Amino acid sequence: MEEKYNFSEIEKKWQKYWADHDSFHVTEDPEKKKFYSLVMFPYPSGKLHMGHVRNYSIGDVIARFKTMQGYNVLHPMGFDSFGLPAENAAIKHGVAPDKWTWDNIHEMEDELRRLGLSYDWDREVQTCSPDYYKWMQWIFIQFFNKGLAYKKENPVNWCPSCQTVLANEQVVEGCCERCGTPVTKKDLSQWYFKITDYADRLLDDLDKLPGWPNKVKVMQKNWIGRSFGANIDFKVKGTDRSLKVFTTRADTLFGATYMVMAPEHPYVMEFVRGTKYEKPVTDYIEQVRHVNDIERTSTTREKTGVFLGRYAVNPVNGKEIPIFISDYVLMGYGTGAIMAVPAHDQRDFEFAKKFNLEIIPVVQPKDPSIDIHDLKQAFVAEGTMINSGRFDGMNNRKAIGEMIDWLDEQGIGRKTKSFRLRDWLISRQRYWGTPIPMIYCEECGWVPEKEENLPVLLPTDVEFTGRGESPITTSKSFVNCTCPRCGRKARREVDTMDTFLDSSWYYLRYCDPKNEKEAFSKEKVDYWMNVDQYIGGVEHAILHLMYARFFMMVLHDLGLVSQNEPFQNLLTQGMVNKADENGVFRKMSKSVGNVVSPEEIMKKYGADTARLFILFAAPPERELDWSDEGVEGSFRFLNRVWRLVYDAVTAYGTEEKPFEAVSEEDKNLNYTLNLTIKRVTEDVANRFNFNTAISAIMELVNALYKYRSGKHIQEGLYMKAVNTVVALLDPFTPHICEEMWQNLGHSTPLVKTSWPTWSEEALVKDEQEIIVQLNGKLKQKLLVPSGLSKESLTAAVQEDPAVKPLLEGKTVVKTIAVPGRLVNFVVR
RNA sequence: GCCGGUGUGGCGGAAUUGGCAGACGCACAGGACUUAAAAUCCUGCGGUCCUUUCGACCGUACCGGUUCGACCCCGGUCACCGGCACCA
Repeated sequence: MEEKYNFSEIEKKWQKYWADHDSFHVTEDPEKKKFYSLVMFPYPSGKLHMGHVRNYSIGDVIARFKTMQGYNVLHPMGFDSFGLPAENAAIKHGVAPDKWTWDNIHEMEDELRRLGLSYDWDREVQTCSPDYYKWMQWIFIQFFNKGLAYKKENPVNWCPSCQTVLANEQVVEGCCERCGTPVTKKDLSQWYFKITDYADRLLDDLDKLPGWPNKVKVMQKNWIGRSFGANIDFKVKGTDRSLKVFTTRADTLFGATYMVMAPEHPYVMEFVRGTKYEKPVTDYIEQVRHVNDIERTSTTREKTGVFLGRYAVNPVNGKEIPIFISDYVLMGYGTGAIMAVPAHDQRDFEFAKKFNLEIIPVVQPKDPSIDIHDLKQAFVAEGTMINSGRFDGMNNRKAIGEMIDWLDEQGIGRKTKSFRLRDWLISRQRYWGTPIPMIYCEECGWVPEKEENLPVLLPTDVEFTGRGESPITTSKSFVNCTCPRCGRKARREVDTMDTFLDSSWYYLRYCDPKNEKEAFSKEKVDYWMNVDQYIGGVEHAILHLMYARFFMMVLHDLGLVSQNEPFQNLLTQGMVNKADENGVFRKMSKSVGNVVSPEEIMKKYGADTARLFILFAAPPERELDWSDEGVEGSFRFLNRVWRLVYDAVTAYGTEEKPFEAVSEEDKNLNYTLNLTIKRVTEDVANRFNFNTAISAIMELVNALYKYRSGKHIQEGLYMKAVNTVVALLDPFTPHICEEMWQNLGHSTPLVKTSWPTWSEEALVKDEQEIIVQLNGKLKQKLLVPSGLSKESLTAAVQEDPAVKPLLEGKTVVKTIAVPGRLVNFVVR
């Protein structure tokens, strides 16, 4: 064995060994319990960053640990390799997106290998590969055939910088999620997925995911945003129309004093056509079109609106109330029209004040200091019904249900629910994505490409200008085709799919990555799914994690998979931060200039040190503060372990020897050894607390240094403990451990070795430390024989010469004894 | 505004079921080894008080409560982080 820890040679050696021996290749084996450990696959931007290293190190510990525990572990890796940056590189530097992407993939594969991650590379999946996107297209067609994909003209979110549409989920605070440019509205005909059909299920089934962080479930819940309420019809005077509104506050119906429609509401022009109101209304609509979403949704903005010259009739009291349009009412939520109750809704209150509209209170506050006839703001809390006919005197919360029942009986309203979630806009005006396999025929409308013609390949004869429509329109070969149904001349769809579709089912393809006949075999998916542990950044809490759940539900309904949910357990790892020049910890980013490159760290200390530091510095869910000194410390620890093994092998050789723990030191070491195995096993298996698992191993190493400096050393025990340190450390720092393991005389590598087990017997000590408290305050620590009952423990403690003086002259009122822990005397 | 989370030494963080607060590591200080330095090994390291020892008191954001006993449970307050937000 080398005296010096030569990490770079060792890491190369074992990476080659694992690759040559296909150490991580797995196949379905019904005899073994399976475990599917999955990390969110990366976009091939070119280089790994520390966030990746953290993500994949966590996944690797779990995979290696489960493997050692005897599970058949699926641990795959791939690339989410369609997307905008490849295309931007083409526009800027004239490189083909295809070449740019594959070069990056190869570079990142190398980097991942150098981290020593235990992936089954035979299962690698790249979403930009025709083998993959062929089945993406096939799945799209199944969605279409099931009526879950449709094309529709709508005002959509448009990013003027990316020159493409965005899904609602990709608009963050009115700006493009990717580039931060304010999003504008554009009327375009686009493909949608009917995710709203699954809104209830996506929401309700969250309760079936106890292995997900509550935080993520709450975020999805908020995003889906289900409200229960009622639809109520208001007749519009002088027309045949009824205006349908949605409300969660049916109790306030008697207080409705006007109505508001969204400017985009289809009835608006019909109501004003040919009247003197037509001009101001069209002017207002035009004006609203130019307000972007950030402004339009600002709560501080003053209310605007226009009277339509029409009146509606309140169905409960026959009151005629004026109808307005205003941009504070959104076409996309509820029915696009509201009944306004200014006394009890803040937005309506502000509008009513500005336009001098009537305010009728219908809920009496309990707080007598509120003057209901001179409100400074809307009263929205609980109270008693007034001015509401037969409902007067009732608690208003209770009145909601009663009112809805009554409206239902009268045929003017019905119980309903409304969602914040909108249908998923999935087409993109970009090149580098999966072509939507649809064909437009004048006769037949939208027709899917025939299955035998899949994949619809991306054309290569395109120009990248960065302007206007999808670059695919510049292809001469792509657009013109014949209708798969009637054979007439037809046009191919030039839009591509949102890349979030690609990542919504990749975990299924990993189960059967080379299948040329199907997207995946149901049998194989049944064996491997669900993902037992999914690991990734919390930034995907809504987008990816909700889309993937949606896909799984649809594929289930299509009979293609048995499971309803893809990810059994979810771990959202925290960000990697580093101090900026002012010493403030912030997310590592180029703009802040606090990036540490994994490459650099690996070169200086090796992959094992990088992994160890990242796993030790913080529990996985928490943010991790990068510290150069901390990395040093991790490197120091590995050197310390190396020296321990080197000295041990040099002194005692590699032969296994029997032992008996005789001396106090032997017993202590044997106890610490077994306790460490237990702690590490439980920390890794049950809690993912890798930081405490590692600190337990450090304690054992410290104990070994202490033990070996003693006079009498039991070789067998000592060597067993040294071997155990190496095995326990393996999931965290696999290269150095394999090397030390080999040097400890093992011919089977750790990758094929079982996880150490502990003996409960060794954890029973002859004597236990008991703390003695007076009125709950620690006074003494005593050693007493193990296994004493409450009574004998109390007696033993009371008689102890160190305790007696404490109790002298005091009256013991009560004694609490907890065997194995403490005795507390309550004294006066 | 609504919802969720966090708050422990100089720093990252432990304390698994209400039972020794500060494990482990970093930083720092001292010692050993060395001509010297680095590396390594060992020791100390929440605060106040006491000359020291022995020890006493205070201490887990803040105020209060439950309990023999509270970082942990309950009520309230503050600060920070995250999500949603003119969603009817």
